[in-house]
Amino acid sequence: MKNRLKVLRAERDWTQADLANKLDVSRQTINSIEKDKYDPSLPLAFKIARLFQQSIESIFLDNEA
Amino acid sequence: MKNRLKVLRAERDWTQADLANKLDVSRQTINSIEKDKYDPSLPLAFKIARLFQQSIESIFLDNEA
DNA sequence: GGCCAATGTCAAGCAATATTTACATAAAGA
DNA sequence: TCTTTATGTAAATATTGCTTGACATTGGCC
Repeated sequence: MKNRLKVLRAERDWTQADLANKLDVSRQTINSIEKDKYDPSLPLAFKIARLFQQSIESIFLDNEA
Repeated sequence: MKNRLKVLRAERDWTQADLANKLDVSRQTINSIEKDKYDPSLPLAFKIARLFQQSIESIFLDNEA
């Protein structure tokens, strides 16, 4: 599932490590999500949406049919 | 994480099995989510939101601080 | 060139999620 | 009462999400 994390970070000049700290996850987790290795859990997706004050749908893009 | 699946089903007069079929998961998966045994994956949450034509945030309720 | 910060990637392992199969319970109708 | 339908629950297994630790690559700056 595509996502806009990299852009959202860039807008705020945050590194992957910065974002990881704010979300209480590892840097590798952020990297893996950005690189589309896997999707975050629903609770983490909510946490991300809350941090950026945007809807989940505006950050994670649903491709499915 | 609380959710409104039971109500959304009721509004449409769908059984857990009906919803499970529409989402291509087992009936027990629906039951477990409704009974708050665990949260769905993000892709499944998107699929549910798409089916009910509502945002994820309007179906799954974020309790966290 | 050499240094440093940021990012990318890999492997091993644990925890959470999702699956199947199966059985129990509750409610409604004949 | 018997049957049927919907829901609840449990155990075993597979898969995914996330971790730590380590190392490679990239780009900017001195």
